[in-house]
Amino acid sequence: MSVVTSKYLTIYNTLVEQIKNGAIPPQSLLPSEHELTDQFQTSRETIRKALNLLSQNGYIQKVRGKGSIVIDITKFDFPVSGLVSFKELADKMESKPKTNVHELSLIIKPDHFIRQQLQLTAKDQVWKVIRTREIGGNKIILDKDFLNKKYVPSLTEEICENSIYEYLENELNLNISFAKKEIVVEEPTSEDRELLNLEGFHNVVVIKSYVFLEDASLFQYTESRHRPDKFRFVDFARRKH
Amino acid sequence: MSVVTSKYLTIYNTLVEQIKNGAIPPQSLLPSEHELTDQFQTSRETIRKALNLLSQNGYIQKVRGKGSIVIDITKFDFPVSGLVSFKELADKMESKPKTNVHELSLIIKPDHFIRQQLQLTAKDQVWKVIRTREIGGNKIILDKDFLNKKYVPSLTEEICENSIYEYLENELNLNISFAKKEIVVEEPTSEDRELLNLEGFHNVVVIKSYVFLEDASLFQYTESRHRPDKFRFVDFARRKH
DNA sequence: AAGTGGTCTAGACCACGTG
DNA sequence: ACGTGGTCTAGACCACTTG
Repeated sequence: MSVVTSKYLTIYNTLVEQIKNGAIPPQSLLPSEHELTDQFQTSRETIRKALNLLSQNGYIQKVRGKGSIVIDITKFDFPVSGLVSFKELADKMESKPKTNVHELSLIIKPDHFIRQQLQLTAKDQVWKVIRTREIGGNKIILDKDFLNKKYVPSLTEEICENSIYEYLENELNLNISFAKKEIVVEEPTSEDRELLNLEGFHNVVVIKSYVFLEDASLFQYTESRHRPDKFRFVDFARRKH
Repeated sequence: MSVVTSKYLTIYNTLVEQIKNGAIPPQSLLPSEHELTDQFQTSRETIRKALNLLSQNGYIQKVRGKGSIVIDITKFDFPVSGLVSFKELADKMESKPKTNVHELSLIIKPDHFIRQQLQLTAKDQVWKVIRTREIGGNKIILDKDFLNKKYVPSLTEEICENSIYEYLENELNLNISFAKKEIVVEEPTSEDRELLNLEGFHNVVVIKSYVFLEDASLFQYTESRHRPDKFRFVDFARRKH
């Protein structure tokens, strides 16, 4: 946890700030890479690292022979990319979020589905956590988590009521590095109907996540089942050429 | 359109091939950057460009002080990232896809919603295209496209029946460079009920896309409205640290 | 201590767009 | 012809992991 950061990241953050506050207006060109090299007293490759980050995150569009065009982000009220999280939802609705733990158990013999999803060996045991997320008195998300016990020796109801991730990262020093997600729409199960306030909705949006640790080992499978009216996903896709 | 490609891309493609066919097995370490520098007779920065691409596309996980771990992709039958396209859907169902053009019109005075979505000036005109996509006799996708006429002088029903994108790229030399997408679930409109075979489904998945050209100008807004059972989206998210 | 990836440099040549 | 971004090089030092 150091405060120091790399040179290209500080340049990136500086430019993001200037784009966000309008100092560099939309549709205009950024200074050329050569000029930025002078401005920031650094090498061109370092500038290019910063600009590539800007491009990947949707702030600029690089055009060969022309320059880097600032994309008009003001027209988009939504975040750059990703699932709109439970916390953001709660903030927007100005309501205190609440988490209910319905089940916390250690599965000694996981069934075929879970064994397959988590790529388990015969003797691996699995934590099963079932929680609902509540906003404004409505249970709108059902989270079903399955965690390989190999990486998580113990788990309590209190941890589940707060944030499992914080516990993993701060207490166990497990670092989540990436996840693969699949989004589909399904019919509600009887479990969905029982635990969620579906209020007449006939579908749920299901986000299936496979979560990996820093060493690329798969340790968690999660199904996050959302009431469809509270679901929103944002994607930013650069075209492959 | 040259066949030549950059050195780091050929290295990337070589490594992807070796990972896919198992020559470099999952969970194993890639040769170190130094070794790869020798193998491919190039500089380390070039190797690193190739490895960064592998990392971004979910093939490896780089760990400082340790090496690059090959991620087990065989366990995922789904593509690396993105919306599962109409064409892929049709292929999977072994069915001929069909496109029906329901409306093709030039809007002289766009309404407020479209003016806002496309950031139009007072005199901009807009092409409106409404199409359905049909697989196995079922109309499962309703596409509503709005294109700024400034960039697309003419448009015919025949073009819309095939691919508008191919027309734009091959005939008009317009290059689509990136898109921002938003995914939400909505109640079907009367238009959805009329044009799609909803078969009792009570929701539609709506993908709202803002499509930009190479020079970062916004030229198209599209709503792609899917029957929920035929919708699937895959995301690969590297964790920001 | 040795090996790994992360950052950074100061050059070089090339491909592309504009005047 | 000139300026732009795209690629590539041969070094250097640092931070981290492992023996």
